[in-house]
Amino acid sequence: MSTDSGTQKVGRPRAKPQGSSDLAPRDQILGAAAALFAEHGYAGTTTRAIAERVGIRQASLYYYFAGKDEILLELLEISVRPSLAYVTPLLAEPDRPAALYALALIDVETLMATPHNVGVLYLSHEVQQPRFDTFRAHRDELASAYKRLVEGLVDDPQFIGACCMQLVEMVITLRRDGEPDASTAPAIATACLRLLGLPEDEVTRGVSAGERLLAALAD
Amino acid sequence: MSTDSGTQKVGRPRAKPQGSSDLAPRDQILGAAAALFAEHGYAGTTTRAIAERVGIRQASLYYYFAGKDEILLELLEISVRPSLAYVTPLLAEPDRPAALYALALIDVETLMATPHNVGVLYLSHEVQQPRFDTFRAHRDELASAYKRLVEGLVDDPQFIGACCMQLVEMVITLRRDGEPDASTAPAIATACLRLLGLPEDEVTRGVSAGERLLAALAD
DNA sequence: ATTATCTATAGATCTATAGATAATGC
DNA sequence: ATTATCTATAGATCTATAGATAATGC
Repeated sequence: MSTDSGTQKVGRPRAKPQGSSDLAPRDQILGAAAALFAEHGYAGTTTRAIAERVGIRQASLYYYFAGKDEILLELLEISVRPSLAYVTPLLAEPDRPAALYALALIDVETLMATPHNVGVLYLSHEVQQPRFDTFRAHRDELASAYKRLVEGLVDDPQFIGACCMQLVEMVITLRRDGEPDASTAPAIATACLRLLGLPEDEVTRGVSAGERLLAALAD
Repeated sequence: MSTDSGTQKVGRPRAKPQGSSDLAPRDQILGAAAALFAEHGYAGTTTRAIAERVGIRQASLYYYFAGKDEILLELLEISVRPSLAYVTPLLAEPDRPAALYALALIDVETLMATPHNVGVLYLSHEVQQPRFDTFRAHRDELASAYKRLVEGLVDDPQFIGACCMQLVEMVITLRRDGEPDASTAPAIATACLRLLGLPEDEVTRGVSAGERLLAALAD
């Protein structure tokens, strides 16, 4: 039982030895890339910078990834909103405001939990390239869910749905500037409900119903 | 009176002759850069690409700009929210909801009028660099205006103010995907009012008061 | 023998500078 | 003479490949 994650490794040793980190090298790379992409953007991050942060040579990246864009692709896949798993059950929920609150809350929490605020990549220009449309398709699916949830409740569901997503994604900026806390997710989800223009007691009701719905879904 | 913007120019002629465009070369460069930065991001745009779009050689850019970042800097300066001009009068307005509506509307319309949707640059990573903090200071000023306008009306003015800005900036994404029209600005400004959690008739009142306020300010 | 790294480097950029050149202006 | 462009290129990257090497596994 070697508790010190020591020199029990196959393969040539690294020039600079491992700095603890139990993670598999592949995940170390993903983590380093996520952090750097988040800070400098994709185009602004070099493979050399990624390697340096991991503590390996630039060329060694290619043992794990075919190229720089494969790294971004994988990060996007990982982060593609686990929220989507909740979309189907929530669309079936008859209490629309409650479902909207629940979806927004889950979505914000997903973005908050994402390692290294990978959500910033959603804003990045490269993601617009056709190369990444698998990822963008997922995002569109989420957009459509918001739209469906507000249908019948507002004049322009497409637009209000987009407003909700926009509010949810505010957490990305908040994280970059280091502010969000436990109250952020409920606050944003409540703001989404307010966009429906319901009377305030309906908003309050939606919030509690949404919280109950979430508790129920957690099983 | 030479109406054809013809060969009355000093200096060596371009290799590829001018494609109409009355603009000064400097502005042609700014326009090309804006379009490309908006599409591929700053780091993703090469000086060669900018020059090509203008129809000059890459090196000729340096007759007008000291470097690539000078171009971005100037674009940011140009686009720094003419909205700020309206901040002071609107902060003096006692009818807060009306002022909030007015500020949001002006801000959206400014972003809509911006050439080549330069607003996308606000999202770009490079702008986070200290190099551009003059620009970011302006943005913070605007954020603080939103905050002051909702003070007293909501529990967490900082947060709700940020929500308003986030909704306003939705127009940037809308433009990228090509959707906004004349109804977009009022719709977003109204959504901001809804975030205050006022009863619906107060929202309606705020909207009309805001419209009147705007008309008055236009003098 | 297999694995995970390394070193070295080719080839393709990309930014910015130096200096030439083709117009007009005087 | 002045101006606005050009051509040519240095120097600094940056990505990706080829092939060597230092571990463990059998």
